[in-house]
Amino acid sequence: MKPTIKDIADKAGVSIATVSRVLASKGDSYSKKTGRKVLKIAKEMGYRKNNTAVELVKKKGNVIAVIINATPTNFSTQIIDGIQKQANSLGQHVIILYAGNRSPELQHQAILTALERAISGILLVAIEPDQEDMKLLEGAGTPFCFVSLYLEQNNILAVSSNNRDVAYQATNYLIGHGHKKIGLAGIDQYHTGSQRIDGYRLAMKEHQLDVEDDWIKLGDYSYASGLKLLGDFLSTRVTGIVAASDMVAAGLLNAAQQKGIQLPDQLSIISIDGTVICQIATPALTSVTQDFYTIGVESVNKVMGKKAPLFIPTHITKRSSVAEI
Amino acid sequence: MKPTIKDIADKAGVSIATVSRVLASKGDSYSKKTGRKVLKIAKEMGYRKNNTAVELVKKKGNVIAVIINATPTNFSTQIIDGIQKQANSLGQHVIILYAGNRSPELQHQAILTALERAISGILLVAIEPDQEDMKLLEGAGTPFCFVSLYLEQNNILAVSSNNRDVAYQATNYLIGHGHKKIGLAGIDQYHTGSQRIDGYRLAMKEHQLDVEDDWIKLGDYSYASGLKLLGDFLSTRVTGIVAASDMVAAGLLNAAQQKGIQLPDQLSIISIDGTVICQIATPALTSVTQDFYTIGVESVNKVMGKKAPLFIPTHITKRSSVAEI
DNA sequence: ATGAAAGCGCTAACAG
DNA sequence: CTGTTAGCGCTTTCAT
Repeated sequence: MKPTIKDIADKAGVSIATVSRVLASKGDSYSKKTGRKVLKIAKEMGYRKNNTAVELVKKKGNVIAVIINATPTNFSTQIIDGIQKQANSLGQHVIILYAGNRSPELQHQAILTALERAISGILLVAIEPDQEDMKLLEGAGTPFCFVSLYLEQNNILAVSSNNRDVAYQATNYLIGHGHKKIGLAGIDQYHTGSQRIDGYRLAMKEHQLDVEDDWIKLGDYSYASGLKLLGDFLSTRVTGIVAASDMVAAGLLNAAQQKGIQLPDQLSIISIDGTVICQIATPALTSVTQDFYTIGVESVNKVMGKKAPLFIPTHITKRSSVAEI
Repeated sequence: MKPTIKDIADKAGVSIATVSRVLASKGDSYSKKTGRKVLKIAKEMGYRKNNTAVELVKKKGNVIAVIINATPTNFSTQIIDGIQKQANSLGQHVIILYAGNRSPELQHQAILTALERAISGILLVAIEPDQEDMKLLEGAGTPFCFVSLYLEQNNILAVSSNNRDVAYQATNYLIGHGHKKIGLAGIDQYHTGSQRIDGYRLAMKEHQLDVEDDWIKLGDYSYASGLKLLGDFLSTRVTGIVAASDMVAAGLLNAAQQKGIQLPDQLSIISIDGTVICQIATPALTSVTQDFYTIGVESVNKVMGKKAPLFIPTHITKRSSVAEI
């Protein structure tokens, strides 16, 4: 079977405590000589530390659990990149738990799985928690932080773009290009969605522009959602649309082209996210670009108890999907 | 602190052994009455099983570790969906370890992390192992299976599309549409890449078509790769290209359009993967479509010791990026 | 049906 | 600098 520190200790003629110290590089609590010997033997025997045991005794692991759902969007890679990078530099490992496709059970299950082991923190990426989830999380005594989602509760950690501002910027950009009838497409009906509605309405209001009810269309951030929603906009005479994600924008755009609508001249689209999808689409999508990498980095800081901002700045990336009217 | 079985035992007036049995639903080794009482108290106290301890004593966990790298492609979601689904139905949890962007150290690190705990199996998704990795894996005694990658070694578990056949099909499709000068773009220089070259060459050979050296261009499956590679094809006079991934195809396609090349009339592209990217691109990309979900499902079966196929069938999805010549 | 006790592999006082 | 020892929370014989 796999060798343990006991095997190494026997072979090296020292106690398990010494082996433990060497393997943990505990400062100068052992002689260089013993150190070398133990290390050598450990290597020979193909020793592999059993972290399960370590965690059991330390009661705090060095792993951060990241829970993500299969959002039909594709920004998670960048967030995870940032998380991984920062976690590494803090000596933490990262494990990712997959919460399925916004399925409440799987989401619950993932949180449970995370809680059922010694973990230094939980990062919930774009997860909209239900009451059960919150109870679980708060009752566990493990720090947790929402990522790319802001619950608007001060006592709950979060790192995100400011969705209100994101939608405000996007809407203003369209207004700045002369648009007056502007739609908002593909947002969800929870926190992120309603924050974006707020920003959108605020921008419209500040320019004395009315908003008609059917200019706001809910969806799930997916390409399919965008594809479908375009049809629903046909009767509204909007000239510009703020899309809730790059995927929604791409769907909108392709559906429009299938209907023979000229882009961006007959319809302008500004997308939220700014991933590579914006370049793949034709015409390339102008976007409010989020800094997902930094969101990842700062969320690690925050969950590890360092200070970190709540909101990470965004910026507009001009491409070719918005026309002057 | 978090309650343990001891706390429950005390409160219930039974031994920890009994609590353990109840919590593990060990058949009829306890009375219904005690069962109910224990369960009730456990719930009241907000008891959460410490899986670390369970794994330590059982020496086998119920979690499958999935190692993925940030391939610039986007098929992993589907694979993971399949893995998760099947793992669940076998009573296994899934944790995902992120191996960075084909960085050898991170990849190594991820494998180590997986090995350093009690795990029932390791799934390596699109991971090209180096010698170190293989030594680690083989020395560990934990079952492992390569996913979406075939090392061509019989003793090593794998579930994948048949890359040779994939490229063969793609090339034949182009040939069937009258193309004679056909390129292969964006493949890697390892197993998957060389398997695809084989299939490509075979198809060309079977039709007495010569292959010039500069018709085969290496890359890394990314959009950027495709973008760049188009330039390299300009001098070759190929009329059709087999792209190594949807992302490469999208890059090729957009670069071509920027150069004013008419698609598909002046250049046909067939892509390998068949993800949603094929629909987002304009014109929509004809693809050899892989069944990633099934690949995920079967890889779980295989790593858990059930019998499962090595190759999962693919099929061609006709869209609009290939023209008859 | 239930309890006592022996660990799983490791760390962390506490002695020396 | 190093060894001894007492657990971490749980499962699992072995008795009863």
